[in-house]
Amino acid sequence: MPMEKNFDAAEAEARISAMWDKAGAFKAGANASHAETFSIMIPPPNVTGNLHMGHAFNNTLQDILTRWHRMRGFDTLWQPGTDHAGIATQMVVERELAQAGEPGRREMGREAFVKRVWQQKVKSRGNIKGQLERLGASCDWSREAFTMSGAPGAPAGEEGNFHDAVIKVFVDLHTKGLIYRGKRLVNWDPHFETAISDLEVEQTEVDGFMWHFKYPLAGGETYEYVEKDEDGKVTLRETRDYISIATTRPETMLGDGAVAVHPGDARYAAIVGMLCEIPVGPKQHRRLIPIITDDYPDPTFGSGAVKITGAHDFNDYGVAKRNGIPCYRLMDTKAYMRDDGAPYAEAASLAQRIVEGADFTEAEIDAINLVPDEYRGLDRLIARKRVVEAITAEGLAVTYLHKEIDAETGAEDLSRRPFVEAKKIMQPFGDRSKVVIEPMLTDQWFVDTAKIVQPAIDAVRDVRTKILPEQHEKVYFHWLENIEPWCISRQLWWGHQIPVWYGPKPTADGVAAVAGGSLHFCATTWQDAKEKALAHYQTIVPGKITVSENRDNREQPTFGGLIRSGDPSKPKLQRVNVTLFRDPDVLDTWFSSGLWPIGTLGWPEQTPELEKYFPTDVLITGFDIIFFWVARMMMMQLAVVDQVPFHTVYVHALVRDEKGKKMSKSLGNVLDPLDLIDEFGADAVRFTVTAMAAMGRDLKLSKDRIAGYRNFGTKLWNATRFAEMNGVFPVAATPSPRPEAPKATANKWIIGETARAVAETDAALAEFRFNDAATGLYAFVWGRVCDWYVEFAKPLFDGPEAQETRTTMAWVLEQCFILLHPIMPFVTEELWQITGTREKLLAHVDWPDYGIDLVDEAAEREMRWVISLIEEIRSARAQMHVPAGLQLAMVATQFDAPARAAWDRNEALINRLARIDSLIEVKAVPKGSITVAVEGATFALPLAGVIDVAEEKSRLSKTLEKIEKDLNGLRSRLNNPKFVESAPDDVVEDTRDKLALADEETAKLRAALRRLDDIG
RNA sequence: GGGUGAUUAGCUCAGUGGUAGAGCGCUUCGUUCACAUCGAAGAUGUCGGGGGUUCAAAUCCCUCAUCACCCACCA
Repeated sequence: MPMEKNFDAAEAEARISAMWDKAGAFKAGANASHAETFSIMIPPPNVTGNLHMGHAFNNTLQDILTRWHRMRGFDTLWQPGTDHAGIATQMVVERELAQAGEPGRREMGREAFVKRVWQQKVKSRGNIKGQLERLGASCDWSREAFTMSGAPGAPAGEEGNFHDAVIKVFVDLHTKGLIYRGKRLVNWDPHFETAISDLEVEQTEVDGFMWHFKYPLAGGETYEYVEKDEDGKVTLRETRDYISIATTRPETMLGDGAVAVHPGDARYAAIVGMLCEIPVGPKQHRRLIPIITDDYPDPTFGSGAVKITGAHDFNDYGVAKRNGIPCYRLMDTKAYMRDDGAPYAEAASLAQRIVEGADFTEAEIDAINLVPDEYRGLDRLIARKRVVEAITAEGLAVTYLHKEIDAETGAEDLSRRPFVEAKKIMQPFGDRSKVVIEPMLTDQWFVDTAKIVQPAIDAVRDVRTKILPEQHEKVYFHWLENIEPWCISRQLWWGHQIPVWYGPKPTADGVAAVAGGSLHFCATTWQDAKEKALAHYQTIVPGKITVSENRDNREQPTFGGLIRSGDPSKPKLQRVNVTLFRDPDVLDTWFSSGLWPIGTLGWPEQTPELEKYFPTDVLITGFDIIFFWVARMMMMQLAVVDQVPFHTVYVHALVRDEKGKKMSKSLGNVLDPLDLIDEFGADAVRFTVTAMAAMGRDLKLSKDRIAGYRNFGTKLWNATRFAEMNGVFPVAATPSPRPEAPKATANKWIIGETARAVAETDAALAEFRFNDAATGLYAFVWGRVCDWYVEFAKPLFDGPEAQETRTTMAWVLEQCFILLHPIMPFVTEELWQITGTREKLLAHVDWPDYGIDLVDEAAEREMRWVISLIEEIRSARAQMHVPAGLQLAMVATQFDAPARAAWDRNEALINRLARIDSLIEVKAVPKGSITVAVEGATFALPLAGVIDVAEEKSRLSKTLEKIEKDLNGLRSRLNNPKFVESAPDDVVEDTRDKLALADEETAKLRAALRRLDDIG
């Protein structure tokens, strides 16, 4: 059956995908012919997600490497899977609940909600897979992994032990003291009501204000305030009874614990140690706070004095910690001003006692609510506005003199106005919620990254892991060398629940039921936690504690028993019941995806796959998750199994729209890869991103470019169709054997060109130069095979070398299918299948390795000569407006032996492609002819009466001019003794050759011009 | 404030020391049998500015300009 005129991608891709799938073509180890392995882990897409262009790009590159290695006989694994993506998924499900008008998360309760998210996950499980299959990704789907597989509550079909791996790592790191719980200032997302890590915060510049307020000195004290300029000249001297403070967040003044100045700041030296009053809140309860010194304040900025609100600012927190200043939490989990019913007056007096030196525990300080009644329950921003209004009304805002001249009377009016600066401020936003992040003092779990970071740094320094392009190594090092503790607890429901159980701490006089539990037991199961707790309690209160099941929740065991308490001399037995409860928080998603390389291979079990495919070879990922994911995988794999997770990290850039804008839903410039695949076919989309994948550069995607590469597929299709029409296909043997000792130069030449293409493709892929591989193959297939070899074959098919030409063409085209297959798997597989009865899938055909022995240099030289002759004739004809269809007779006026031999061997080719019908040798150039000069020969096309002499003259002059320009350059270089002396020999040689050639040509052109003068 | 990258044909971009390339677009010509999603021919660049190193610079160094991104606590 003759081939269709075009490849029908829409029809064929699904069929081919199904064929690969049915054959199990991509299973780990499929087509392995030697023991060497190649493994690559997909960066797991979010389970709720859709494939976007970044995924299409990323997965195309992974697929190219995977297919290439599989064809080369490696034991290959491309591990697919998805990430549970805690915040993102919880957000999606909550939004869907809201849209459907169903009860929200909190109304549903945790168990029901998590069940609902699992349903969502199962529903969308096929989504990502289907999208990747449409792209042609050759993942081993039988091994599909999920970062929460095997977690409690997982439905049937979601078995697996990823959860076990995560829990085990948490427990192990905790046991080693690498994970700890602490009350620290963290980034708090008021929308999701959870802590997030530093990396999940985006700093954005917004318009804000800086207010300047007066904090009056306690007891009406005054001091001499002196300001000097750079030269030490006094610019201001006044008596003040206050200290001036600048702030962008007046609402946090309610939680101030101190005012800090720089120790070297002479302006304030006299008042350091004194108390000042926070100028807000009920007058009778105004709080006094100390003026302290710390290196943090910058004397040249603002007034040089900084209010210290340890619970709501990262810098202030540091100052507070260093100086023993209490941190008062002012807001609730939604970032509204605390409204808990506790009386303000009492809180203010407690705070005052702390200033006076009273000792309070952190928990006690945390319980103090210093928000006055009128601000309670307000949004941060509203509270800010009210505070500013109140202070201003009271006259405690710093003011400046404003001069106004009355237009009518000309009277000067001097008034004081509040000093408020409009200011660009960097404000933190949640990367998911997009709401303003509030620093909050909460209890969280942290990984002590400082203790596990060094191996991750060393591994890249020692090149056990190579990061490409190299510029990213610097970024990697910089981040790791300045690493902060990693907050891994999230107050969410969708995720791995933290394997820690809390229990109250028994004291000598019984059990102190401390809120939150003051003892914690970290264990992989509640049973283990129970044992640990029991053992611990028994040490403290020997022999008196027993354990009993908790009827309400067996996973929260209750301990009961008689405890000796009271005065040891008169002991009293007291009955107590203690219930262990599990930490409700879940782990940061990246904690589990950080274990992706080993987790997907079955760790902690020592599976054969773990043995074989770990460490993996390559990780291909975007630069945006180097910190989130790459660095953490490095740290965690090294900490857990003491090996690097991958040998090479290839970091690719961003896919942007054609204007260079980042694709985003809000801009509406998102190109959906599936739409593009529908329109142009997967191969075209793949080839496009591959051709644009220059290392480290963003790529701007335009449809024109994709259409161009779609045409490339069509071109290959039609070259094959031509071959088929000429009896080249179908072939009997598969793959087609390489023709032995062909006679036609064109056949020898294309075999060499093919060998070069193989070598270049291999070299490019080995160095991750995907764009070079793609553009090199494009140039080979279109520029050499289609443009020239197919054209050469036409006359050869009518000649004595017809059979060897068929053999050669079958071989060459099959090599094209093979070489292009990693980039364009569908069209090549289809061509492979329809051009013969194939035993193997193209996806499993052996990748060639010919070396350059197949290159026949003489044939190469000869074909270059033939091609340049044809081009010269065509060019001359076109410029002289010779009708394209007109067959011409040609004369040779000069013809050396090698040129003559080349002509003789390729006469049929040249005649056909240049539309020449005869060649005779003459001594004299016929009148009215155009000249064609090539190496070793000069030809003329007699066109008396047809050509315009003036036009031919100008054509020749133009050509001559160009060559002479080159010639001069070459000559001056060779005339420079230093050049001949210093330049490498081959460069000098090359230059000499070029000069000789140019000399020859100019001579011929000059001669031709002279002849035109004669007749003209 | 620190860091990284970019600046090459009308557009989008390749090009790590030997006198500039591709795709798209543009101009002219061409449908007899692989392909009009095509073919043939053609035009277009002091490689951001300035300086330096070198026999030789788009390429290496310095500097300036513009743009982009990343990191960072200036109240």
